[in-house]
Amino acid sequence: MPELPEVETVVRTLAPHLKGQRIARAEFRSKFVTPGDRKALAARLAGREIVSIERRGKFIWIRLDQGSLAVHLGMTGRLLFNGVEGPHTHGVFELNDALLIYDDPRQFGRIEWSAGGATPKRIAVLGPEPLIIPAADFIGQLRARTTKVKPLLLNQTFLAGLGNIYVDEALFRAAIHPNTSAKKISRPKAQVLHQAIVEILKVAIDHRGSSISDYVDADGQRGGFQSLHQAYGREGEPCVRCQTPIKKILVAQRGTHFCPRCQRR
DNA sequence: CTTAATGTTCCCCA
DNA sequence: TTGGGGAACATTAA
Repeated sequence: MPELPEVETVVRTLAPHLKGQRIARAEFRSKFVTPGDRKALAARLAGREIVSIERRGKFIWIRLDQGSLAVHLGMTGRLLFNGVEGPHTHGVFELNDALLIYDDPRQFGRIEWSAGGATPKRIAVLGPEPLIIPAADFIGQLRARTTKVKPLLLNQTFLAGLGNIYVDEALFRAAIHPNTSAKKISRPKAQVLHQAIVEILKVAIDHRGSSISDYVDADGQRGGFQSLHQAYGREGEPCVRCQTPIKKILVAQRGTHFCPRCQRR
């Protein structure tokens, strides 16, 4: 569910609720979501104050008065403020006067603790933020790589935050075939791609992300950007530019949507 | 019953 | 060393 715009929306909806809250008690129930000693993690969190919450790539970084939590929502993770516990609730945070629930049917998400003020390792290894990296840097780094452009944009150590939906959307808008070798993309084309990524992410954030199946923000509200998708999930439907049916192929084991006429290799 | 799903990581091979 | 392919993780829905 969660790529950069969705995670950003979760953080924005969660931040005002968590400000100044203290974790009275915590409980974790999944060995996948919370690897290691779950009881020890819960004990460590009891009594901690939430200092800040921010997004980095697809991670939610919650800083505490001692240590911090790195939360990744995986495919189906949800952080729900005053949510109701269900069969897929794997994390419970009892706050001063509220309940924060972590739900995740597939359990691909992770909640991990880091000591002190250190940046959690998983966050430290991330590539630049798409909305911050200067175009010139992006262009140079893109053209230095030999990989196909789609898997490269999905690589979080290259660029942090894009997932399957927004890569397909960005490549569609930049009219680049997903199998194009990154180094073969011309400078002007790379510039267009950078611009497309920035525009897509900004508009998607404005629309509170894409709700494909079950994504909701921390207040349980769905996003609206899915109705503005031009490639993702539009297999067989006419291209908005040339009416050619959108094609779906497999690239790097991911379903990939593109216009065979607008996006040529 | 089979397949695919917003993600990441790890192993194997070229 | 780099990159690609495939599998794995767990669950649900079509």
